[in-house]
Amino acid sequence: GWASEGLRSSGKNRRVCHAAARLEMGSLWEEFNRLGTEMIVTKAGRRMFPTFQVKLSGLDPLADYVLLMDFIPLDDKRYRWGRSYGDAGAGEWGAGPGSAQPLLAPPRYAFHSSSWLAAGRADPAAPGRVHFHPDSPAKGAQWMRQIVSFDKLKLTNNLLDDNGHIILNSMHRYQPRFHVVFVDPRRDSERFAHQNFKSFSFPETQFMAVTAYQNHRITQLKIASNPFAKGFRDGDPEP
Amino acid sequence: GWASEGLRSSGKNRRVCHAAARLEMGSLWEEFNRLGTEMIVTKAGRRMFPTFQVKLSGLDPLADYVLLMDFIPLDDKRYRWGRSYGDAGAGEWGAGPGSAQPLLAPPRYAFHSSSWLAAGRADPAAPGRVHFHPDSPAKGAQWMRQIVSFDKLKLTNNLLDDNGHIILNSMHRYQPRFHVVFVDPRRDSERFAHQNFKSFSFPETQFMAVTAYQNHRITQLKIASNPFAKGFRDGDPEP
DNA sequence: CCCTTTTCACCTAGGTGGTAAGAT
DNA sequence: ATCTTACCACCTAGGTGAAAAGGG
Repeated sequence: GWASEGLRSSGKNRRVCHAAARLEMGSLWEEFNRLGTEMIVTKAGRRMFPTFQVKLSGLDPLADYVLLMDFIPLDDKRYRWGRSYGDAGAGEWGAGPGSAQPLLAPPRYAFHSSSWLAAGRADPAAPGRVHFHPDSPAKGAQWMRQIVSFDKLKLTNNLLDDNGHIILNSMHRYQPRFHVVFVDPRRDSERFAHQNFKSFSFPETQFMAVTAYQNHRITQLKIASNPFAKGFRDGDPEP
Repeated sequence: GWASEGLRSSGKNRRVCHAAARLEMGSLWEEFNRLGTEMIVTKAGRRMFPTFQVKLSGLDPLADYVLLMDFIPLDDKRYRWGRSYGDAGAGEWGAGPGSAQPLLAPPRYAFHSSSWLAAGRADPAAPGRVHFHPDSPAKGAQWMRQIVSFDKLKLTNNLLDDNGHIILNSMHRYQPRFHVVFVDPRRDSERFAHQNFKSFSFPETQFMAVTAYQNHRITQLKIASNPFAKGFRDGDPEP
């Protein structure tokens, strides 16, 4: 998967304008996305699985960069998991108007007859935080040397969190974003800030924040693919 | 414990000349040192215990620094652990002339009648490596914010090690050294390199490199004080 | 004989979803 | 009813010295 980079291509600093990011574990992300990815949020903070990892290219090997992530609401709805009341329609995945955004459309999958249903307007947005990759800042050469992994990033639903974790509303949908920021050594570099970064969004990484898994197929795929959940695997081992 | 800083006090850059380092866990280091500290070296690399940790002060909060460690031979001897052959003298701890260096003198302790005995000239010196603290480079403010811990540093006796570990000769004595290096942003800053660092040696951290512990009292103190060795503790717990 | 290597049980430290109880 | 929390057994990952085996 290659990320959409937004519409503006004008006026970027040459240290970031050629930057490119390839999502790692793309097929796993797509497998989750087809079912409707769910990510657990807890008071103490929970890692994402799959982990957000990218392979970078096109950076200036000798320049300094900061790498970071943030999470933007995909819509202004809150959701619930369950059976729709009447017949088809009325807000469930892919039914209403406005669902004609191919890459952002919710998954069509439903477990037995349960599915994600819109359930009113979004709650007030949580404090918008960012997560800096802990190796930041580092040279372009260092970032491009190997896969960059955001495995220290944790998601929480605690609005008062003071561990620096990403705060999300449960039962709301989010799109992870990844940003490459050139550390401009010039004085008053703030005035060029808008030119010095490049952002990437991978649609297959969007997810629903939950406090407990709703879709059993998501649970089973997490158990099957996350090494830390091996204790819940049933039968035949497949490497 | 405060470190000796070498004899030269002239011509240091103002970004390092006020730097100070206090050794953490000083009483534990001294307890080991009284018995004659031993550190295990293995082919794969072994951590030090106690871990080398310092609290820094006197740095420029806004300047960049690199922190690193190296290990210098304390003498040109190789040692063995055992009973001396004849009567007192002939090379054991504190017996010969030249042992009049108060801070570098070997410990007087002997287990039953065993002790460390000089056993000839040192083996050829191992490749002199340094260990950069993995957070390097970082601002002075960041380094001074909390204790700086070198818990990722590993010691090996494998001369061909390619994991970047510190290579030492077993049965030889070493003095850990700690260096604060100001990252000079000036062009051709190499020419000022000798002014841009400050070094610290804590005599209580000197040790004998071994492949297996020789002094049983060292073994018992390691077991009593290293959390990872809790499985070997016998009786009463003392916090 | 002295030193080194390998393997092992036993820890620390922390990431999983299940489960039952709690909250609204 | 629906969502959240706290606790738990069960993992991964890796740091301990003991003991036995290996090597010069």
